Parts: sequence; structure tokens; C-alpha cells
Amino acid sequence: MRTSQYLLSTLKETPSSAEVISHQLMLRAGLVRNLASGLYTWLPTGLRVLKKVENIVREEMHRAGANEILMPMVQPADLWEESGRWDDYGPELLRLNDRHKRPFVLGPTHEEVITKLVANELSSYKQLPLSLFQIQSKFRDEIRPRFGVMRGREFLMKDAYSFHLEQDCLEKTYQTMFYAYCRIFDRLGLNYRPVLADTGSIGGDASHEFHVLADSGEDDIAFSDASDFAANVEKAEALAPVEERAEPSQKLAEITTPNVKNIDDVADFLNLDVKTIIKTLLVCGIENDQGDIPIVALVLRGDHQLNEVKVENLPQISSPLTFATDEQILSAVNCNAGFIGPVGLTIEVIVDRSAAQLSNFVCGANKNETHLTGVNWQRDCSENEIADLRNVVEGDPSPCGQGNIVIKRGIEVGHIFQLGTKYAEAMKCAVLNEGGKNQTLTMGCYGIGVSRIVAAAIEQNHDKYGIKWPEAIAPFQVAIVPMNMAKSARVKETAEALYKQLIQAGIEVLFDDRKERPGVMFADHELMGTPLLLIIGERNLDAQQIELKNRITGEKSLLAIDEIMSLFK
RNA sequence: CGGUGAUUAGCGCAGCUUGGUAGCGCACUUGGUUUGGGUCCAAGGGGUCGCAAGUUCGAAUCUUGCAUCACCGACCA
Repeated sequence: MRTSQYLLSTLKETPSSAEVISHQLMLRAGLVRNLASGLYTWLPTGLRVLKKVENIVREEMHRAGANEILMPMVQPADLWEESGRWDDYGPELLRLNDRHKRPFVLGPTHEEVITKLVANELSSYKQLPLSLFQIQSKFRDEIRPRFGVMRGREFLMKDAYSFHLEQDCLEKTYQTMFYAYCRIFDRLGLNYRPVLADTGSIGGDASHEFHVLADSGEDDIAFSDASDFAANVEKAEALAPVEERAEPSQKLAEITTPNVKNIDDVADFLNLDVKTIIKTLLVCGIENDQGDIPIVALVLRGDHQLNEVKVENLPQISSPLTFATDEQILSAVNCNAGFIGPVGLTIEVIVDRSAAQLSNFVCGANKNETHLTGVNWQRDCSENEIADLRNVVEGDPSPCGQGNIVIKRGIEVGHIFQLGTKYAEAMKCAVLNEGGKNQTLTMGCYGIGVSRIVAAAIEQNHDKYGIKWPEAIAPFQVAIVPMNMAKSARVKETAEALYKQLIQAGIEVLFDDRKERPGVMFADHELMGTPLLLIIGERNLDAQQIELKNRITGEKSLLAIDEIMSLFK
């Protein structure tokens, strides 16, 4: 490709709307342009990268035995009614009507369509297991699209689905997909980790997320410093403290705490460590037969954070998690938020493992402007249900039993999980088994955020000059940068000849044939992140040499012209 | 959805307080100059100042409403 025929569209200045570095560089290097909130046009350079990522994903899916298909982006609403997600899926699901006023959705994912398809196409266990995938645009009407294509509303995703008669077969394919994902991210040249994940609203048993490690990531990942354990903080178990609870040594006392509203205030007021204070949060339980919603108290150590996913997974708590309103709090405990404590509560109380290990602690007295000190479990309030309610923090013992937790940020680029029979049951996806009986299939589901990978790769590979593409996904393998070609026939001839050779050899080459100063060319190619530059100038032509510059290492070397082609063998 | 801020040329911004025919830098066009790291000089083109209404002789500027975009939070595959 010659730059004179190419839409280069680089920008010297950073558009003000771009927050993270990948978004800034994608705009500056001319990869994408914003159309509306969360919607992007892919320019030639960006599309080249996107296609490369897509192809690596496709190749590895084929290697894993999956068949490529393509499903429509627009899906009839009745499929979603059938699966129950028409009601369950929130406003993220974009709903629309056609000219006959029939309802449709813009697909945020394709479980319904594929399950329906397989239900219609398969009839015998002999056709199983079967894996299908597509690479298709999805639309999710995100509340807050941000970070460019990292969290866009329309984005490119590879989604694969596997169908099985039995769980052990599903597990085998799950393993195959796990390794396929590792191969994909290895080939992409990214620093990534598979991490244990919560199965979330989709349900199912086992789940791993694949995260690209980057400070700008939106997820917290808990690692062990002594093993290869890694889990999303949502999922990482906070183990019960091993030390025995200390015996009560203080008397229970009531103190007046005016204008003390949160844990930090209490700690300041009493000059105590927040770790000796507990906080009590009131949330909504599951609606009972009378249609009442019970309020449940959750007790945590002052320095710990509530883990909403863990709480939602408790049988007595409503999902999604809903905090009690001020009115509900007042009627349940007869005081305001900020002064609630477990002593004397009549509602159900669930205590976090770490909070349960405390003795002689401070808590709210269920009376405004009042706290209790010297509180002890059993002696002052009944022994309650104990559960893991909190996020792990750095330094916690790792749930794998080895080492301690370290927390890093990650960008979720892949997610695999064992779906089970949820959709197969809803969509009546079954085949005849060996015994001639109808048997509902069990499913696996495997997603990769293709467009998000492009952003994640930049987050991980850039410097002050621009993008440093991993070789496998660079838009061009090499650029020819002639110095002052307009004035030097020799430079022009050499550049043209080299360009022709590279094209013939099937190399993806960008020939900078603009009449630009060298600095402009260098700056553009460094911004675009082309891994290799071939710099042709009068200076080295006397010796029949061309300068080779490596974008990643910064190394420069001189090569004889006839050696150039051997670089690409 | 709540809070905050923004909206003036393709991009980055000034002008608004104190109303009087819209400016700077980059980019773009033309000519010259320069040519191994974003040259320099000169001359140009490009704007319903987000939209609508109001105040006024006169509105980018003051008032009101709306829209869009972004950030923080809530929410969420």
C-alpha cells in the first residue's frame, strides 16, 4: 500500500474526549473515529488490526474443532420471551419494532438464536458434541460507554457455543477451549492471565475469564504471590482467619457519638483502628409467601468492602442486591444508617468471617448518636450465620492455600463458561439418546472481545511516540520510508524496487511515498506502530545499504539491499 | 439515573466577566524555501459560535428551555 492511496488520518493533537491511552492513540494513529457515544467507525489501519485479531481467533477456533457460522444481529423478541431474558435483561437490551410493529432486539449475545438453531438441526446423540462459533457485532446499550472501543456499545465479539449430552463431555470441550484461548492470547503476544470467575447471571458451574493485565483495566484480579492461582476479586474467596477469636476482656459499654456517621468518623472519634469496628449494612432479602420483603443485616469489619456477587449468591438475599431504603432501615432497626449494630437485632444477621473473629469490638447501638464498645459475639449477641461476604484485600492468605493475595488490574478480553441446561431447557433443545429417549443438551459458551483486544493490546504496548504493535497484529509488517525521494532518483528507484519485491513476496508493506519531510514520516510511522522501518537515503546508498529500524527495540542497523528480503523468510 | 463540566473552523483552544460585524495554534490550499526527526517565509480557503425561544437598536457574550458529549458515582456481561 502506498500512503498516497491510503487514508492515513493521523492527528498531532489528542482529542479531548479520550481518557485512556489506547483510546487516545487509536484516534491519533487513525484507527477509529467516533460516530456517537459508544459507536466507532474503523478506519483502514484499525480494520487491518481488527481483522488480524479476528483471523487468529478464527484459526484457533477451527483448530479447537468449532464450525464457523454467522447469525443475524437483529433477533425476534419471541426468542427472548422463550428464554425469559426479555424480562430479565435490563435496558442494556436494545428493543425495536419493525414496520409491522413486531418486536425485535439488537443482539447483545446469541444464546437464544444458537440454541434454537441447534434444537432444529440436531436430532440424535450421534451428532454430538458440536461446537459452533461466529464473529459478529453485538450491541449492548451500556449505561456508560467509555474508553473508546474498550467499552463501546457496538463491538465485535467471537462467541462460541458447544452442545453435549453429558457433563463430562462438556468439561472436555471446556478444557479444549481453555487451551485454545491460551493459544490465541499467546499468539496475539499479550500478557494475559486466565482467572477464576463468577458465573454471574448466566448461571452454570465453571467459569474462567481471560484478562490482559493493564493498570487501566476495569476489573480487580486477585493473584497468589506463591502459586499460579488467579481469580476475579468478585470470586476470590476470603478465608476465615485461622487465629481463634480472643476471649472477651472488655465490658459492654454504650457511648454517645454525635455526628459520627461512618466508620472513619467512629475510628477518629474513639481513636481506634477501623479494624476493631464493624459495620452493619441492611439489604433486601427474598420476598416471602406473604409478599413481604424481609430486611437482612450484613456485618463486616470496618476496613473491608462488601462483595456484592458473593452476597447475591446467598440464598436468603435478593439478586440483584438491593440496599434497604432509609424508611426500611428505620422500621427494621429503629435508627438511622450509621448507628446499626448486631446487638439486639430481631432481623436475620449474616456475619462475615473476619468480622466474626473479632472480639471487644465497636458497633452501632441501634440508637441514633450511639455506639457500643467492648462488644463480643455470643456474650452480647447471639452466634449468627457466618459467611464470606467481603472482597479479598492485598495480604489476605490466598484461597489456594499457598502465599498471599496480590491485586492487579485486568481488562477482560475473554470469558468461558459451562452454561449447563438453562437455555437448552428453555428452547427445548434436545436429541434422542442411545436409549431412544429425549435428552436435553448441556451447553458451554465461550466469548472473546475482538475489538476490545485491539484496545487492550495498545494499553499494554505503547510508548511516548505511539503504539508498539505485537508483530502478529501490526497493521503493516514493514514501512518503506524514503528520504527526500522527490529529489533523489536513486532513492526513488531503490524504494520502488524494494516495494515491488515486498509486495510480490506477500509482505504487508506501507510505502511512504508522500512528499513529506523525514520527521513527519518517522513520527507517523512510530505513532502507527509499524514494527519495522526500512529507511532509504542517499547517505547509505553509496554502500548499497538501507537502514532498518525496529520500532519495538529501537535498534537500528544497516543492511545490504539484497539482504532485505531475507528478513521476511 | 444522580452529581460535575463542556459544546466557538477538521483537531486543540481563546473571546463571554463589562453585548457593538469572530480570533490563535495545528491541519488544509497556492507559491517559494528546506530535506536523516513534526523546517521557514508569504498569500489564501474554511464558522448559522450545539439547537430553540426570550431580553436588546444590536447576542458567541445576558436569561430560560432542550440536545449532545465527557468525567465521577450508581448500574452492568
